[in-house]
Amino acid sequence: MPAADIDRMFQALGDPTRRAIIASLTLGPKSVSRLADPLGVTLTAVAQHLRVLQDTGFVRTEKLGRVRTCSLQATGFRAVEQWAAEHRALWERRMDALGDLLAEEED
Amino acid sequence: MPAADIDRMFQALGDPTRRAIIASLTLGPKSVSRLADPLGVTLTAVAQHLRVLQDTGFVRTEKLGRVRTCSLQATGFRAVEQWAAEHRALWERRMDALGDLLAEEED
DNA sequence: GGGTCAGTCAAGTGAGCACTTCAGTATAAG
DNA sequence: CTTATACTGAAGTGCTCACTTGACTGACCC
Repeated sequence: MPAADIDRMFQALGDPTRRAIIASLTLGPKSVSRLADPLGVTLTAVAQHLRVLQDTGFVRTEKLGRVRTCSLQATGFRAVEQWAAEHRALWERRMDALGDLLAEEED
Repeated sequence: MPAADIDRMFQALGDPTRRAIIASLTLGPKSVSRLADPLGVTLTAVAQHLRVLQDTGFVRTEKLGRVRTCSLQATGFRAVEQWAAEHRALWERRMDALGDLLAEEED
């Protein structure tokens, strides 16, 4: 996973409206209009956010007739989870190493 | 964990320079100057980033004499990991439900 | 066909933010 | 005491980005 991609993922999650879209989609797939309705923003704005969320692997969309249906995608969440887990692991390893060091000093 | 806090966390991680600071700190604690050196930005810029990373629970800093030493903190990473895991779980539950639904239709 | 509905495209605007410079403070070194 | 170091604070700048408006396309309904 290239660093630039992870950048874009976190940047995508940094926006409140986009996080609201994700939250809304956890309740089930929705059309663009039904996403925009409770958000208090334009249809266009939601469409722009959806593009970002789609490019970063959080959302999948499919157009049938004139309505585009949006749903969540696991890819993005897995990547974020993995990134955080890796960094937490690094941190814990460092903490362990520090513990060992202190233990040695006590000898 | 309030939604506004998570917003700020993801926003914090969205910036390439801040992610570089985190990456640098995984190798061990560093002073502000030693962080700024390879990043190609001003000491002031790094200090500003550190403030953000500290407020969002990714970094811990301590000033001794005239040098401020920075190190990683697990809090932020745990929060991110948890958020992603929760959303992935929600997604998987929905997929399971969908599977059940399809299975029922086959009857 | 006409009319609405769901979404798209292009262009513009405003606010936030990353970053800088410069001046200042406090600690360490000679 | 003088000088260098490590940072801090205030203020300014430029650019990105969220959001809007308005014109448009294509699908469904009567």
